[in-house]
Amino acid sequence: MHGTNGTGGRLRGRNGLAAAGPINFGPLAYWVGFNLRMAQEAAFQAFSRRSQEIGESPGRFATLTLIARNPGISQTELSQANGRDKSSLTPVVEDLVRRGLIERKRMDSDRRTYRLNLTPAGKKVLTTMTRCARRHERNLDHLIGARDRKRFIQILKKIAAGIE
Amino acid sequence: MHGTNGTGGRLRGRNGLAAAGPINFGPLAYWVGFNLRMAQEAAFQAFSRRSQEIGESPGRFATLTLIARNPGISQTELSQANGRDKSSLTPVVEDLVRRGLIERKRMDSDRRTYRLNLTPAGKKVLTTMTRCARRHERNLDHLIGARDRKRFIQILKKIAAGIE
DNA sequence: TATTGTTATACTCTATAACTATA
DNA sequence: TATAGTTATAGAGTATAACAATA
Repeated sequence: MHGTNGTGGRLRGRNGLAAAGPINFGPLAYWVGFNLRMAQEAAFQAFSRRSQEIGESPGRFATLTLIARNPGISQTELSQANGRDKSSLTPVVEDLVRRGLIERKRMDSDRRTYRLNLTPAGKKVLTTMTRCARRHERNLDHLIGARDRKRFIQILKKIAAGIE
Repeated sequence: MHGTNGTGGRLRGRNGLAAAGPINFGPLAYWVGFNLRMAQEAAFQAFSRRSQEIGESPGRFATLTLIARNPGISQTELSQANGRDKSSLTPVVEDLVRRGLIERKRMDSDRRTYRLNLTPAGKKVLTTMTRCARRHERNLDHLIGARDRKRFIQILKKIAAGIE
């Protein structure tokens, strides 16, 4: 982990050069915000690498899962569930349609709206990605420990829902 | 928080339209990776807003703190401490020098290397940002609870250090 | 008038590779 | 040859605003 060396002020050689020793992270070392960011970046990159091995990305995984679990969801609903603007979703949906993983159908009752659904190919890709995600989760679970897992997720949910 | 509705499969009206009900997040709802991302994004955005009020950004805060705690640090060391490529640091350093918050001095012993230090103006800005960050931290602490805080940070550090 | 989705556009952050100047 | 830092460039992911079609 990121070592800190106590009181601050960094080891220096006799001529004022910064020594090649451990970095002093100061208050960053024990602040939640910084550690949250470091953990998330590390976990995200690990999952990114796994996803790339099967030619996908973490974002695609979330999108496909949300469509699978909410068949017929509209693009506006989907972008809201993701916490992103609807315009950000357009190229993603375009890509998934082009690759035959989802299909778009206009609603009969409101012809402005599209309904999104997975194709059989999309379901297959999602199954593969889910397996990949489960391996990643097992890895995380191992680091967290069974005893603390539930509480840990509870706290994360509280932060996501309650900050500011 | 993100409600899930049990077994999956989304409520629908009688003609197959997706109902405007709650979104089903499926396994995302209880997976660490997803909740970590949601919590980090929420916390980061909250801190971003606070930082903007004083005309700074979260990234600048980390950079200034690292320079303050490691006087004379080189750009390569700094980028490594941040987990970023050194080329990403060039525009950041440029900006901080231009605004008079840090100073760069070439080393005498190795004239390829710059040593970075805060100026008095930089120290003042860092003090303001640190106050701002402390308020943000208090907010997070409140959500986490004093009893779980230490363990929570421990777990985050384990994830940052140990994943993959 | 309001809403769904698209387009045009731009911004932030990041990385890779090639470069320079030093070592 | 190797290293510190810069430059050129590109990519991912995101947002805002204006727009067309539909309500």
